[in-house]
Amino acid sequence: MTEHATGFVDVVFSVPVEGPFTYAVPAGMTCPVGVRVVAPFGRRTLTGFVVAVRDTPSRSDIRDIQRVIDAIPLFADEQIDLAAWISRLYLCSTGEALSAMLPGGRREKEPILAGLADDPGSDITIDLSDEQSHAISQICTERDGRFYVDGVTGSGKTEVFLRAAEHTLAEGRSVVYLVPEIALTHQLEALVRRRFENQVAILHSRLTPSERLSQWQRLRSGEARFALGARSAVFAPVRDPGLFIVDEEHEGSYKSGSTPRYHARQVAMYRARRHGARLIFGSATPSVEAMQLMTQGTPPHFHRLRLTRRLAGGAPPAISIIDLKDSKAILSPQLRTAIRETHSAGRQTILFLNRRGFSHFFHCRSCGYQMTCRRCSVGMTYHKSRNRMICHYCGYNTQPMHVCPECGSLDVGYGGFGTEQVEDDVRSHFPDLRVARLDTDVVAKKHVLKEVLDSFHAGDYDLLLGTQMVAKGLNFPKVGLVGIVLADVGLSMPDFRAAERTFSLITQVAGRAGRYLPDGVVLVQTYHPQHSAVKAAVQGDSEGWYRAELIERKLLGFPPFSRLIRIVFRGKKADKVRQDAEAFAREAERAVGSDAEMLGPSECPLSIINGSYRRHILFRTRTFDKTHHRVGVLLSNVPASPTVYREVDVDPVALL
DNA sequence: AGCACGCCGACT
DNA sequence: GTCGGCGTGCTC
Repeated sequence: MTEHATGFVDVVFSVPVEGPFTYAVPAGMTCPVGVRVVAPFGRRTLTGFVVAVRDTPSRSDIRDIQRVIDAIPLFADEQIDLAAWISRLYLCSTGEALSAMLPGGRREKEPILAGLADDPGSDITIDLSDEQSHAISQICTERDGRFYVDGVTGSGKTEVFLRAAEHTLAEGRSVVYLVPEIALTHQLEALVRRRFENQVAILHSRLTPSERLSQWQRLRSGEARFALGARSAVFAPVRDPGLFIVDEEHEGSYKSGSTPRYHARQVAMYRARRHGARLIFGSATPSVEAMQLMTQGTPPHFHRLRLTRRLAGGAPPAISIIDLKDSKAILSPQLRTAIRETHSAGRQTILFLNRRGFSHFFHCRSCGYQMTCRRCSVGMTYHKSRNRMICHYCGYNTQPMHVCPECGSLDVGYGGFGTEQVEDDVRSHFPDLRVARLDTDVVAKKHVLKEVLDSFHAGDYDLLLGTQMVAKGLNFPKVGLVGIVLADVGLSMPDFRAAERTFSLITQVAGRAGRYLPDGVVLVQTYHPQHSAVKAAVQGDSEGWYRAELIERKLLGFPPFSRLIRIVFRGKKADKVRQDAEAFAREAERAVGSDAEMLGPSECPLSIINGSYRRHILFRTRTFDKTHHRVGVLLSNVPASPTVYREVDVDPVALL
């Protein structure tokens, strides 16, 4: 260290080792808590974050800070405390947590359009409905309550949020408003800007690093007191937070897909509690966990505020189920007839294909039956190379069926379809229709999504076909028919939330489709017309479905009646990955004991990504704190091979 | 996560 | 004899 150090600082880095590391501050350098610095770290030079200032060094072999990056600190004490909490809960280093908080500080891989975008509605000043007024007054009378605005599409949730925000700003406190990435539309942004003008800071994924930084600093300085953004905006450094809003609470995109795998919903709950701020969740299809929080008596309890009526009036669209059991074709005769009639009436059709990851599955072609693991009750996945059915939770595997146990049919096998096949089918049946297809392959080219949607809106196409991203067209005025091509696709996923996602998807699609079209028609094709998720969604029986699903979850011991911790092992060398996973499991078996159930190690459902082999271990526990602590200890004590990466996922939402 | 050190196999 | 595999350990 230099002879004339003026003091010492504790620094953390975005590496998976917990610090902090103490450095000397050379004379003439100002290095307060919260700034970024460049410092020598091992044989490397890294950017780190100053988390504390001290008078005396912790040891003798101290090195110098090379450079201070920020003139004004980026992080206040609150963010540093928050990072410490993140690192404890999500089992990462404080430096990794701080790095994730800084938007753009670390690039995150975003799943392209994983959900449905909501339309914030127009900005014409309309009188509030009784339900809206009631919700707003409930929210505003408590300074720190927790609320769930449970409302159908078009019932005016956004207006409730914005009134609550106005009230909070008037108290002199700040607002953080989270939406899923896809919901952060230009319309919502414009609406919020018109209402709150220069108090707003918007945290986009497409801002340049310097733009992000300037929005961040506007919030830190108190110049802006309303932060609007997606997942990482939950860390917005607002002054005196008084309200956190999590819109479309059920969306999986609130869970980060890379270290630290934080859940913005959980972070919002933590910050709201810590600051005595109000917390509002909103969705037309609350997550099962959230429903449990609303209906149970024990804290943290959420006050449920229901918006049952559509402001624009009009009945929900007519939804019908089409049983695919006896249909050999992807497009059933009923759906074909409906497409033809819709076209004759001068209307447009949207075909929605819920194809997420798995387009092929092993099932009975007569009745749609699929095998599920007897132990975990999740869909089993067919492995062609081994000709086995495998459970990706516990590794249990068995022979594929030859005879359907449900209906006795011999017509069982491996098959499925994707958007391309549906497109071919549509074109061959309707050569005269102008057809557009939208899926991730097509949309890889930028602007294609907007162009296709604009053309469809203008009437240049008769039929739009695609995955989730067609959702934005659902409430276009000329759309007269929405067909969900195969509602079951989600059900075949090896995931205990498969039914929940299916229920939510059908409900959301139907809700949006009917928004401007009381005479619209929604047709749901399925092999499982009797499945509770499909049936309840089509009948609009949310209450019944949540009740039944909660009973099911309790029976099987899945969240919210237990909590999960997942560890993924990945690497190019299959045998190393396997060895590491198994070695870890052996240690874990002993350490975790009877406090948790260990499932696996088994192959991940996506067993190879990018040439990396993937295996995982799943811990399921009712005594989270104990298990979580023990897993944390194991992670620091059981070494990983250098070629094997371990990813920890606390409270995972997807187990792919 | 990187990066270096250190110890065993087959090659100019 | 050396180049290079990867197991192990450390980073103020």
